[in-house]
Amino acid sequence: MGRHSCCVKQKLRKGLWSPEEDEKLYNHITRHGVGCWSSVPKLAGLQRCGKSCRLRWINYLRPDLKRGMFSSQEEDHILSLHEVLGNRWAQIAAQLPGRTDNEIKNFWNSCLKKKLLKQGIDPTTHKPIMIGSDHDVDDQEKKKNSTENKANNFQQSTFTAQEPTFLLNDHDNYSINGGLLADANNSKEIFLNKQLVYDPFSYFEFQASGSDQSGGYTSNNNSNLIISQYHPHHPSLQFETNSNLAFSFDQGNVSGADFSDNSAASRVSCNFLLNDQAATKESSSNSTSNMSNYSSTGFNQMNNLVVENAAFSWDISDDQNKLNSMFQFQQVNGMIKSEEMSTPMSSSCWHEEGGQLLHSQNNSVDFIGSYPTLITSLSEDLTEPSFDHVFHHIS
DNA sequence: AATGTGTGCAACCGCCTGGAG
DNA sequence: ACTCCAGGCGGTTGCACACAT
Repeated sequence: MGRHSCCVKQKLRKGLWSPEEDEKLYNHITRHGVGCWSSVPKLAGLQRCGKSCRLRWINYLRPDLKRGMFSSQEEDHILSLHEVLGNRWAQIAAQLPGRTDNEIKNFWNSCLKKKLLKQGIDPTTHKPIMIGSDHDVDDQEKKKNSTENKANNFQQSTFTAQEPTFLLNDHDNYSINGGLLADANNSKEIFLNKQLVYDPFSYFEFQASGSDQSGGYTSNNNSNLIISQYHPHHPSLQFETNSNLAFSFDQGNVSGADFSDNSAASRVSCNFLLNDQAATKESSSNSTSNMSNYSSTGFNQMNNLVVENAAFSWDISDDQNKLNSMFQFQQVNGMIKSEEMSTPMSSSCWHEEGGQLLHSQNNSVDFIGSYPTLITSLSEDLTEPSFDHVFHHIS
């Protein structure tokens, strides 16, 4: 026998609310506010438990509730949010003014789920449901061949395969960004970072020390670029470091790509500025990444992160150093790889050698070619809206 | 008209979390 | 450190209604 509910224990009323009960609850809340829900029934003269009152108020009586059908915009929004958040109805409802989690949950279960299934889309993954027809097999074979062709471009690759735990979402609500970490021993990490973009309270600030950046991403042996994330809803995700070089972005300009599917025609664009130490001082406050505030006094990089067809490139240009290099990230055989394609005047490349990722200086005038590197994911927690992907290498 | 079936929605149930004592 | 309790959440249930047979 299961636990008795509070209503059973206290012999309270259950079931549908009568208009009289609604009136009592509404009058009480509008006059006195909510306060403590457990005391509301008594004060309002209701034979209900506090939980029941709370639910009735939130889902039905609250004056700011939007009634009626969901608009097509709301429907699209719910689909988008569900793709990112899953069945986190309360979080979804928080993005839809006037709608309750219960309402959205019901709408999803009764309409949207069926609609997606009709379209051949898995409502859980939001990806096409694969059916084992000949046609589908052909398509998969093509994808496989395409993947292998990509892999062949990485002729110097000797890395060992790992399970692809790396996942980037191709929805606009996610952003992806990356950077370089390096300690005093010049041990470096490149990270990719993912976060929900639409959350107005969440943003990142990346910082690093060192004033001698030239070529590549950073070539300063003492550079120390670390991440700070500010997210009041997820305080555990906050971390800050001693660093100086700012690396921040405007949330409205970033989104993500899905590497879990080679055929995904996902696309992302991301613009951000790298600034030198002097500029960073101006931007070290917790401002919301207004890029125009980031003046540059020496080193200034405009980066474009572009994702298309499950690959993205990362352009770095530096007017003063005549640097223009591009990183490409692709999923190949279930792994995410990066390569740097440097134009003349570029001075640094990442490459993989003997199972380790190496950074080398390169002054070749010609196009360098590709230097495959393996990105591994250190951690991913899909239950959290943000996580990091890091690969280590030594230069 | 009676009965069966499907659907949408309001409400409940049980679990989890965080704060107070 | 522990217990208790309120509030929040997602999953589930059950009722009312519409429609089909």
